[in-house]
Amino acid sequence: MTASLTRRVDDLLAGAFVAAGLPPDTARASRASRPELADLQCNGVMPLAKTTGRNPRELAAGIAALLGARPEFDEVSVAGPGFLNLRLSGGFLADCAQAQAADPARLGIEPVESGLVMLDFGGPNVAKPLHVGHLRTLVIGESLRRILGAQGIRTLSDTHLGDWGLQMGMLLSEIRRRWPDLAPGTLPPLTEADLQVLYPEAAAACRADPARMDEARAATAALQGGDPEARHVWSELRRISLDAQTRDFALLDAHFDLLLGESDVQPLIPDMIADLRARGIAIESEGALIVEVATPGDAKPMPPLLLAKSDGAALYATTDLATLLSRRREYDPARIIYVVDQRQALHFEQVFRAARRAGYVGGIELIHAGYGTVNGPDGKPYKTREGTVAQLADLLADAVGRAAERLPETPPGLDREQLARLVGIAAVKFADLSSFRTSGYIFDAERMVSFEGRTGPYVQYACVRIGSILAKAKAQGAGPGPIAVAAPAERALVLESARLPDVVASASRNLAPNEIADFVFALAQAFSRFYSECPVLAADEDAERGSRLALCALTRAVLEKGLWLLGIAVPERMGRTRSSEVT
RNA sequence: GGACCCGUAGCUCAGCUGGAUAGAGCGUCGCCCUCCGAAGGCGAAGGCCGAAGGUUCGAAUCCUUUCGGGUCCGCCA
Repeated sequence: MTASLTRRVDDLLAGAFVAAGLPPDTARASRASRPELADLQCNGVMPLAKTTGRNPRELAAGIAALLGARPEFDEVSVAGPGFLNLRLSGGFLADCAQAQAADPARLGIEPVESGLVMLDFGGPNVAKPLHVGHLRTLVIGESLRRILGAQGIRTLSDTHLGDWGLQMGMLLSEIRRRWPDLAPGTLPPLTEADLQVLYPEAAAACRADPARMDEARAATAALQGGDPEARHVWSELRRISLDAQTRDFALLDAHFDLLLGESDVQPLIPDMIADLRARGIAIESEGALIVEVATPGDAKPMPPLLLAKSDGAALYATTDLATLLSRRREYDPARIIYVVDQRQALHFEQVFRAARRAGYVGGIELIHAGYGTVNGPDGKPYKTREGTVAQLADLLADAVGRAAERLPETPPGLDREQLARLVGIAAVKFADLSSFRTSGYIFDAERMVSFEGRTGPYVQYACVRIGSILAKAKAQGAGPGPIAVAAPAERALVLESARLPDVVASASRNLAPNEIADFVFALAQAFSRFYSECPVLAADEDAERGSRLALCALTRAVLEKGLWLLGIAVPERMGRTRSSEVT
């Protein structure tokens, strides 16, 4: 594979640093903060001024003299306290673009050595519909899965269903109350929609009435004790619920290798608890069984992990601990990434600490990649007008509906519904993935499904226009030729495309899909400028047309790769909405 | 009470391993379709980066304090 543009420049810089007698650690180029002065800049000599005791401008001048003569650069100059400004030559840019285009599978993305990575995201609960909060885990989790995959890392995704515990008991006891005449172990004819009202009502009843809560606890105990009738009803509920959730996963293109849940690791719990007890790691406290996870050096208080309630029932942390045990035994991953609400940070810290204390972790790197909460305009958790939590399926349907309205005509040969889905879902995903993972955002349905400006459809649109140009060229018998880079818009386009490998590496390191979203939008913008400034099919010369067609093809490949990393697909065409045709 | 996250343009957000004149979208006001798809392009207006100290050649970025908002803190998941 060919080295990316930044890698080639970094290597040249490092060579010059060494030749000048400087350590090459800071010999790195970044995008110029002032594009009118340079394409790339290097700030690496300024920190060396102190350690070497030499004037930073003189050091920079030495580097500039070494590099300035090379064919890769048109100009290397020194500015301010010691900035190195690099102006790349058109030949070098063309060469880099050509190399990236010649590697369509990777487009310069560098493979990373890593063992198996498990991704834990989604986390739907049985009998609860997916709501807007699930959007983040699904969309971020799927994007991370693809980003790691693009680096050649093997991944396994598991949705970790919430299919156990008191919530199940509440539901079972509620059903028994409402259908008292049912034969034991049979289920009334329930649909997903029925479940969605049943559960909240059951939960409310339990909160309000201690007797109902006792019933729910008893039902939970029966289920966990292996009661066959409870088990059967439970498994049916689980199936109905999972069917509906699987449809939402499919709509969002979230892929799961495993659909395991809390229930799957229950068999491991008795032995695990016995083991922890025997080794004195689990101890009795106020009637419950706990694991102390605080360490003397802690700056913050670290409450103990609660392993079992006074009645012996297992809890959330117990299940997570057992899940970790199970994953190690079954898959022995190098890393497990939990894409779960940031509010559970303490819970994961406790689980990770307890697991380490118990020696359950081995060499696994445990990461909680938390995400911020989705809030309404008032800054509180998002609610619909009716005051209930907004369902994910409704949001997606809204976005798809708006996209459909937007299509004035159905492009021939294209499924209108499928197109609306591609565009609507792209809008939602792009909006979610644009904000930094750990910061929460204010959920605004209008904004989320808008198609103008910094949106998914904007980027898709750039791809579609490129496709249209390439198709026309083909019909005219023209095709891509050798790349030459001359016009400012061409330079900008090539520089932007060349960032893909750096952006992927960084997004992976930081587990931050928003870096990909930023990039893809910037590239689409660079293309839109190129598009308005540089005629392609109507280029003055054949060579120029061939070069620009090749730039179009490269741009589309990079855009589609970037969008794919976000989990966004690109339609072949979008409906024409020429404003001049609207009267 | 303790801990964590966040205060950046009218609004929604990037930028945070320190770098030159702080970015984008929306909204507002202009301009651009006889020309490859106007879901587009170009331009204007709009900022004491919550506040105050500190660290240094240099701070939106790091440290301390403070004000404002959010979140979490053993028998839910």
